[in-house]
Amino acid sequence: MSGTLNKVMLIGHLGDEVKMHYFEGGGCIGRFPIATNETYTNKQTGEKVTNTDWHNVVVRNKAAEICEKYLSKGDKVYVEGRLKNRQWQGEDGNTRYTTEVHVQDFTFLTTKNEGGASAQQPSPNANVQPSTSNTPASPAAPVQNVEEDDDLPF
Amino acid sequence: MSGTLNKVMLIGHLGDEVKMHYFEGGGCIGRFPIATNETYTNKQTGEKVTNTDWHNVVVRNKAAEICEKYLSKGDKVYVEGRLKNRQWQGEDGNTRYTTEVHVQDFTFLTTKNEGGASAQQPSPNANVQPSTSNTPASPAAPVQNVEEDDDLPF
Amino acid sequence: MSGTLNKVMLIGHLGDEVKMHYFEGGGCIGRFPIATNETYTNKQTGEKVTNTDWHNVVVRNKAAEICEKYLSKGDKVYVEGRLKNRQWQGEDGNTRYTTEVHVQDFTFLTTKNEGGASAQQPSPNANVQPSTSNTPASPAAPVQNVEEDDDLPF
Amino acid sequence: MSGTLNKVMLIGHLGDEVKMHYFEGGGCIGRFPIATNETYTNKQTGEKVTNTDWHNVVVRNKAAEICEKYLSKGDKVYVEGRLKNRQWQGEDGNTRYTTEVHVQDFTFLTTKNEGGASAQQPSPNANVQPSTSNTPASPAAPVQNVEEDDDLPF
DNA sequence: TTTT
DNA sequence: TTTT
Repeated sequence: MSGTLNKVMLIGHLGDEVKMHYFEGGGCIGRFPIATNETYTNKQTGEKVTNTDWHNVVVRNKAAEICEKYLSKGDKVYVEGRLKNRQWQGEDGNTRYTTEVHVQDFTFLTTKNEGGASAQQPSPNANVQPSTSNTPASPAAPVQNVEEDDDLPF
Repeated sequence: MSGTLNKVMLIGHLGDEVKMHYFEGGGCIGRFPIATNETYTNKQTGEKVTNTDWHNVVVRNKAAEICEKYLSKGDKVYVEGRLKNRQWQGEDGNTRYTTEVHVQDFTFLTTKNEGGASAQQPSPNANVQPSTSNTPASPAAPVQNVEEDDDLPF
Repeated sequence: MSGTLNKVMLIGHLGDEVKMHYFEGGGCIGRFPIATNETYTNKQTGEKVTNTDWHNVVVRNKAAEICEKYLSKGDKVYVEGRLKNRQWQGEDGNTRYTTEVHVQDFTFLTTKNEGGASAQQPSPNANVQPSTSNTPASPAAPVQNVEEDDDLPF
Repeated sequence: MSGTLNKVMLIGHLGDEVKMHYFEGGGCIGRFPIATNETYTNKQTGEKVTNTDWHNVVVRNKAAEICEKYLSKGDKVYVEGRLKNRQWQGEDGNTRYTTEVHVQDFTFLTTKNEGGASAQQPSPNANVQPSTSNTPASPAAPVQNVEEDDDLPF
């Protein structure tokens, strides 16, 4: 049960390539950083300040594969998902915490001039028709709004 | 194709009961109005103004049934979806346009004291595990975040 | 008072130029349509369907001027605001209703190759520092996230 | 600069009281944790899993004071803001990172039976009329949607 | 037509 | 550390 809401929406640029991890069961996960900027003028000094925030984005399964295929460093994306706290053991034995954005939906905002003939096939929109995200169709397209279709236990 | 985003998020009160319509194919649709308020002080006159906006909310299939079961006039909900323009013929033969919010996700914010013994069974969260929304499970629970699982052609 | 939420977020393309209206008091309003697309595959026929929704976007005052200056037909924008129902009298004397998106925040997603030397001056981000939106500064820049700073009584 | 978006929206319960910190300049900051829940059924085992995510919420100045006054442990709130990474030195000398949600807007979702006679005075809605957030008015009311009006350099 |  |  719940009655709660946990939603993040980002538009930003990839700070690095999508790093994939594959699991035995067939699942996979992709990770990449997104930068967002905020600019304001310091009231005291009058100088303009630009601040960059980095977000750890996590995508799974089919969505991860699509991201890996169509996104690279510097690209602009819209990403929607939920905040998740992950804890891990530091080398010093202490517990560390990382906040990640687990993607539920995304849209590419950079138009890539795909070398191949791939770009003509539009994408399924998983929000509208989640069931199609289980079909083998159109992994080759510059897909948007593809929602995660599986839920690995991690 | 896309690269676009169409998202609405509302927290408000139902102005009326959920009206259901059932289709031959087995699908159904529920409609209800949600009111949101905005209050501000008129700068010229200094008087406080309250403004109410009414939103035509549309839910489908399983989600519609859950809404009908657990929501009634006056209840508070969080609703997330997309804006959709529907055109219809007025009695005078002119085309009219209505903007609707087609629900993709929702959460009840009013705790209903359910008369029966129904409320103990927690709900599937369709955002996390959309596939479960096809199971027969737990239509009896005060469900939240149930996403539409079907897409009727209207 | 309230406890309600009324939020719309759109990424889409302008279907027309920004139309400005100026008021005696010095205020102004800009209007433009934004198109969002949804693509899905009809389950029965297997054919791909693309649906376009048009949204009536309304911006005020400084934000309107910035939009007029930097946006034109075909440009892509992110727009955030609230849904507002406006009623007006049709030529037949009947009351008509229009739903508008009243902008509170926006970001340009198309990079315009501005003819002039204007683009180097970053924009105030009204969310972060609303007070700066009252300064005369930088109307010449490809501004983003500029929030409305005035509230005309209509 | 920008063309980016950094937005978080949460509905959840406070896990603790609002902790205030006051600065010499007259500014202040409030911090509190919000819990959001996600429930899903593990596909392999069929067991229902509930997951809680904790979010570090940060509010400033007038908004902080209002939160402190009207929110307490267990209360439900809607909170909207931006993700911010803060780094700090651990006791071991290593740099640690914390992700915070810096609030821009909020709405109380728990109705508090205020002991006193304070609750009749409606709140300014800073989204609609940010300028009023600089007035001395109505800190005593169960205020919602109050946006930050100052920007301390930290 | 809701709510505070 | 919250809530149902």
